[in-house]
Amino acid sequence: MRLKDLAQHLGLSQTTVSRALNGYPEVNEATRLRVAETAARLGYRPNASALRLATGRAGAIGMVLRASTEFGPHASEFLGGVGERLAAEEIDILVSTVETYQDEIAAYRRFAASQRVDAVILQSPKLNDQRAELLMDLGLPFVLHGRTNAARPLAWLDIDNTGAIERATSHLLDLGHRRIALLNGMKGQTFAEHRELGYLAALSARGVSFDPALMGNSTFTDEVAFRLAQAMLELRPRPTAFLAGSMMTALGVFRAIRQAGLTLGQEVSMIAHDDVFPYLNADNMYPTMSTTRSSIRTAGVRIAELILQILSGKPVEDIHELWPVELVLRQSSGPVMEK
Amino acid sequence: MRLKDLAQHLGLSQTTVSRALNGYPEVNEATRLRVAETAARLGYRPNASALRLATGRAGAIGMVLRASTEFGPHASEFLGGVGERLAAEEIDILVSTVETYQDEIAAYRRFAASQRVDAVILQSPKLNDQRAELLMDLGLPFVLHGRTNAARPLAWLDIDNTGAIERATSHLLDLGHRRIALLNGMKGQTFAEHRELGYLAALSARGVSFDPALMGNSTFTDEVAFRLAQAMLELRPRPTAFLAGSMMTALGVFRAIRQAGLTLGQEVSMIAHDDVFPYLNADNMYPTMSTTRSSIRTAGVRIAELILQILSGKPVEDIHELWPVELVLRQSSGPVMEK
DNA sequence: CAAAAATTTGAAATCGCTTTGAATGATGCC
DNA sequence: GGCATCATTCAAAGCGATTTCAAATTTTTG
Repeated sequence: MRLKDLAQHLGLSQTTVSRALNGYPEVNEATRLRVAETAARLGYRPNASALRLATGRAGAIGMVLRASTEFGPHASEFLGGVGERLAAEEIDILVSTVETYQDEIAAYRRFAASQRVDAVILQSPKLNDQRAELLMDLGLPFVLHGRTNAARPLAWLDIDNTGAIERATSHLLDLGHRRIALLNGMKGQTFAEHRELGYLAALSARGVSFDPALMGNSTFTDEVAFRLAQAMLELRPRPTAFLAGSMMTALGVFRAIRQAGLTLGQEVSMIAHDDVFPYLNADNMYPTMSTTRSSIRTAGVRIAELILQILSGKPVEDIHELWPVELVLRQSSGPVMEK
Repeated sequence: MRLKDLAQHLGLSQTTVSRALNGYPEVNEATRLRVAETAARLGYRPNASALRLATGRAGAIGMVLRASTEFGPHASEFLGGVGERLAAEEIDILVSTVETYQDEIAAYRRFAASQRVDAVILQSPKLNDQRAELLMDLGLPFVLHGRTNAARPLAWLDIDNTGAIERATSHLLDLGHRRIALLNGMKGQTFAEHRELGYLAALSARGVSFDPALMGNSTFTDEVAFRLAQAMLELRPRPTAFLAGSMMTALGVFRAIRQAGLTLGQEVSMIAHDDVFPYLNADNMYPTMSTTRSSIRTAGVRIAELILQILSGKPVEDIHELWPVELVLRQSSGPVMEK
C-alpha cells in the first residue's frame, strides 16, 4: 500500500493525501477526515526509507556500544529510558555494536556519512574525549551522558559524582571511620575521576591521609569487586568502610566481607552507588544497603528529551544539566565499632 | 558528498561508480580501483535512506521491548550477541520501546507497513503466541527466541528448559532432597511452562508428590524472589532445596536463606539458571553457585545468523534449534542434611 | 580489414515520499 | 458583472541511490 495507491483509492492526488495526513492547513477539513479515515482503515503507513529520503531526516538516533563491556545493566536501563521518551515521537534507537575503539570511531563516521541517524548519544566519556571532538567535527548532533573537557561547547547531562562521593565519605568520617576504601571505575573515565576528587576532598577536609592501597579502579562486576575487597580486607589495619561504585560492585564487596567472617553494617560499613535497577533493590537487601542514588533510566528519558530539543534547534551551549545525587542511609552503614 | 559528486569528481557517470563500488563485473578493473581509492579517500558513504529506497531492503532488524519489564540484563546481554553478529553485515538493530501489549502489536504493524526493518526477533513467547501469528499474517520474517504452538511453521531457537530442570531436579532428588522449591517465571510463558514440565516429570519419576506451596511464579527480580523464598522457608517442613529461575532470583533466595539463619550449601541447597552475565559470575559467588547454564549472548549471535539465513532465502521450516543446557555443580548444592 | 562479439560506459527510469509552483473553482467586493 | 482574493487541488520536480537498456569502444574472428 503506497501513497499512490491510497490516493487512487480516494480519487485524489498524492499531494493532497500527503498534505492531509501531515496536517498541512491548505486542505479541506472534509477531505482531511475522509483521507484520515481511509488511511487508518487500510492501514497505510508511509514507507520509512522514502519518507526519510524526501525529508532528509533519519528518524532515528544512534548509540554505539562496545560488545564486550558496554552491554550491561547500566546500558539497558539507560536505553529503556531513552526509548520510553523517543517512542512517543516515533523515533527509533539504532544500536551499533563494535569491538574496539577504532571500530567505534568508524561507526560514528558511518553514521554521519550515511545520514543514518539524526543525532547520537555519547556515553562513558573520558576527561578529554576524542569521540566528542570527532562528532563536533562531523557536525553530528549529540548529547553527552557525562562530561568532558572540550574547547567547543557541547550538550551534556551528568550527575554530581563529586558531590555524591564527597557527601558519602564525609558521612562515613562522621561515623568515625578513618580507613575508607573506594572501589571506583577505570582511571581516565570522567565519572571515576570526579568521584576520586570528591573522595580526596572529603578526606583532606578532615585531615585524614589518603592511602592508595584503599583505592581500586576496575570495571563494575561482582567478581573484580570481590577480589579487590578481599585483598583490602587482609590489610592491617583493615578498612572499616567501603564505597562501592555500583550495585554489582556492592554484591562482590558484600561477599568478601562475609567470607572474611565479618558482618556488613557492624564491623564493616558500605555505601554503594545505586543507578536504580528494578531487579536489584537496595531497600530489599539484607542488610538494606545505604546508597548514593540517581536513576540512570530517568537520565535516559531526559537525554532523549534534550536530543529532541537540539533537533528542533535549541543551541547546544544552553544544554547542560548537573543532577544532584541523593544519599540514602540504610542499615549497611553505621558507626565504626570499638575494638 | 553524494554519489553524483563523487562521479563528477572522477569524471565518470553515477552508474559506473555505483557499479564499481558494489562489485558488479562489468566494470574495468583499473577504473574500479580508481573509484574505490577515491571513495575511500573522500570518505564517501551512500545515503542510507536512498540506498534502502532503491534496493527495497531496510538494512535493519527490529526488536520490540516493553519499557517497564524487558529492558533488563537478559535483554541487553542478548542484544549484545545479536549486535555482534549483525555488525559484520552492517545491519542495524532497531529497538522499539512500548508500554502495553497493544502498543507492541501496533509496533509490529508499523514495522511491516513502513518497511522499516527486514525482519524481527520475537522474544518471551507464550504457549500460544498471537504475536507470532500476526507476524506471519503480516509476512514479516522473524526468528522466535523460544517456542510457541502455531499451525504454520516458523523459525525458532530455544534452549531445553524442560531437560535442564528435569536434570537439576533429579540431581537434587539423588542428593536426598524431597522438598524442592521451584521459583519459576510467569505462568503462560513458554519457558516457564517447559520448566514446570521438567520439574513435575522428575518428581513423579521418583514418586515424590508435588506441593503447590513450593512453586512460585514471578518476574526474575531479587526482591520478589526474596519474598517468595522467605515465605517458603517458613513452611514446616521447610524446603531443603531451591531451583532459582535466574541469577537475580538466586540473589534474592540467597538473601532469604541467610536471613533465616541458614547456610546455603548446607541446610539448604540451590541450583540457579545462569544466562551467563559477565558481571555476575556463578563461579565467583560465595558459596559458588550450582547452575543450569546456557549463554543468552551466544543465543543472540546465533539468532542473528539465522535471521541472515532467512533473508537470503532459507525456508523457515528448516530453522529449528533446541540447545542443550549444561548442569554445572558447585558448592551451593549438596546432600540433604540429617536432622 | 570488415563484421561480430565482448567489454566498458552512460542516460534515464525507478523506488515512494515531500514540496514547489501552477491551476481550478468558489467567494467577496465595488 | 467583473476582478481580486481565497480556498483547494494537482502535476511535476526533487531526495540519492540502483538498475535497465542503449551506446560507445575495444577485442576477436574469419
